[in-house]
Amino acid sequence: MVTLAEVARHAGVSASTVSYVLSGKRTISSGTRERVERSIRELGYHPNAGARALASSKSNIIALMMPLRTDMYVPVMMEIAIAVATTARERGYDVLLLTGQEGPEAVRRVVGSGLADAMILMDVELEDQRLPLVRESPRPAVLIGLPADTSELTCVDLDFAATGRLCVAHLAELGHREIAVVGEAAAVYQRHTGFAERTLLGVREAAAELGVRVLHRPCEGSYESVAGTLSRIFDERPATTGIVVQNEAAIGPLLSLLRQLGRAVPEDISVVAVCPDQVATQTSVALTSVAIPAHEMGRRAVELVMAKVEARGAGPAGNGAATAPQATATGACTELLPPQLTVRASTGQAPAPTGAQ
Amino acid sequence: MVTLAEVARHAGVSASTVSYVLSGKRTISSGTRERVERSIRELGYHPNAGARALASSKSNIIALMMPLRTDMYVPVMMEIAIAVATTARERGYDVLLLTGQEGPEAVRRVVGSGLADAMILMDVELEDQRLPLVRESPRPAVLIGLPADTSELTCVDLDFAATGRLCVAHLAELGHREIAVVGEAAAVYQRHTGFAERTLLGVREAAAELGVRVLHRPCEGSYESVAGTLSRIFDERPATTGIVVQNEAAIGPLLSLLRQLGRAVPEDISVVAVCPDQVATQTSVALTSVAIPAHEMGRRAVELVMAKVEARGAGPAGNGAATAPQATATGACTELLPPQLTVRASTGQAPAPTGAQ
DNA sequence: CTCGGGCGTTGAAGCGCTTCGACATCTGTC
DNA sequence: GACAGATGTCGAAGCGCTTCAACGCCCGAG
Repeated sequence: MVTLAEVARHAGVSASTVSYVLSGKRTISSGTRERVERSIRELGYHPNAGARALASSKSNIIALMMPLRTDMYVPVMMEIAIAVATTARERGYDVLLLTGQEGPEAVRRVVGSGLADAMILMDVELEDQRLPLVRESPRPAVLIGLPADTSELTCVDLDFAATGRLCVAHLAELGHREIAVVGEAAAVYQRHTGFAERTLLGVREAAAELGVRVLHRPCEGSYESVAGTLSRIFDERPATTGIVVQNEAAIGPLLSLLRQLGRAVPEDISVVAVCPDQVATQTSVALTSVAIPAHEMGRRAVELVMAKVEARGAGPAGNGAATAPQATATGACTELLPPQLTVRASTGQAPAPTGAQ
Repeated sequence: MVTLAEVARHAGVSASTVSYVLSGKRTISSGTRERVERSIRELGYHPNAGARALASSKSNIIALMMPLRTDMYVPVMMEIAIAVATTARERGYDVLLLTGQEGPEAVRRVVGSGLADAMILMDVELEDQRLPLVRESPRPAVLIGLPADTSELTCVDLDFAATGRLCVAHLAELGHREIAVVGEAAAVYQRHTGFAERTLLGVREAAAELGVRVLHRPCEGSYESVAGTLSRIFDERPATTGIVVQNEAAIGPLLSLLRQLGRAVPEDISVVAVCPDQVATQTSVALTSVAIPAHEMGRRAVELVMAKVEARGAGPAGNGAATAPQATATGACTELLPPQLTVRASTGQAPAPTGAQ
């Protein structure tokens, strides 16, 4: 492996000069710079990551902690992960992939070993075990998801309450007065991942305000589960004309079943989904949906965590005036991305009431 | 941060002793070992990753290169990634997540910087651009997927040819004589990812042998695309009684459409899918399927790459007798996992011929 | 009692890089 | 023409760890 020293010799300068050319932390005359850069290219030099990390106590790596489960909202997770990796790389960082398998210990290990300069935690639950460790960790962290107590934490998430409100508002505006929510699997509510509850909260809030009746039923992604959920919904509330689906795995079966039941979408029943756009456009009836901005979430998480890393780096050297911005950058904050509803073919004017209410 | 020197002082031993306790590369008296271990625990010591990497030129990290695309077989990719991360961690390695965004350059960068000790490449195409770099790289690598030329390479993949044969054999045994293959999106074939072609090869091989007629049509995952594909299939080969689906996104729409067309599964038409078990069991009719052993693929890839890393490490010190096993461990090899077909509810005896051949 | 040889432990030399302070050299100024 | 201040470059001191050669010690054999 080519070392910096060899590059220096080849270019006829000292090692420190090469280092400064690389980092840009000191001004270098353009002649020297070009000579060094040529040597780097000719020798095919790549700085040694370990040595760099040791000398600078910066690894240029951020850790991304994924859930171990592969049963839920996989495409969203994957898209977030890819967005994180892509954005990080654009800024010169690499991404270390951690799974939940090690449990909260992983946080300690990664932070303690200086393997990563910062962390991004996905799939954060309301009372997440990792949070105490994150709070006392000297390294910055950003959560994707919203825990119960966000004090001292920085979080990014879709504004699911607003998402719920938006879905209901859209249906209400079309004249629907009885709607059903086909929710996530019961396990999701039990695990208190939060987003499902928040959606429901928004739904109920808007419903109360707009005079809409709501029925909520958790639902697994399997065909049978959707069938059961749907028949229970129509049993209990025959006048239901609008459905909000949160469990994206349930979407396919849902549309299929409605067709079998002879309920036309959107003539008899309107459907709004909370799902990635890609899913919404692949179905038999293009779905009116609120997109889950997975890419945006990943990107923002990286940007926030990066800002913190840089603030920390610049911190000790900062003058008085710098304290305020630094505090802002380092300080806790919760960023809820505004939901966006795209009207497609699955929602329409409510059918004329057939007698109910 | 606590350093090894502090642990040494606290335990009343030298730094090297602590290091040997940690690595186990020299015998340490149990008294000393326990004292050191206690100090480590009390001080909450975590070895610094950068320093370690620098001194030992081993980072204990393996790089996992994912495709940038998020449109295809996402759950499979995700499961492989998680299996890789989990298995690696069990063996004391961390996983660095790379995407295709940097292109083949990423291989050079990671290898050159000593960031990772080895690489695992996913979604390898027949003529993958990364292969030349991998071949000349001094670090071990394992591919998940099968390129056209496997010389000097180590690969893991499902035996897709056998998969194709297995599907056809199963249908043939049930008396089907005209079958259709609902393939991957045309883009997949154009990109030459290989697995789709290999499946088809197996299908054709078995079909020729068993006297079965095959019609292959590429197909996107969207409802409309599946509808078009299906109607073309039944137009061209009305006597088709068996379908092999390779594109897992097409499965939901396919079943839904067959129902609409009044073709009962499995009475009128049998369906075999190539997909994860989870997908096969969630559908309206539980699908007879060949599973994609994503977890197994990830695990094996790690095991193979790890064996190489260790062989390399032990290499230079090896004696004459060690050369043979080392060569085996380091040498190229292709490991095709045998497919396994699980019979569920979607396949059955072919209906009595209605006149066609 | 002496001596060879394990065994357990240590000191010291780096690994390849960053970074600080120092040192030339070159401007522009009074 | 001398001097303060940029500007560009360098030497050297680590960063925290691994590892090698060496050393002291105790044991058993002769």
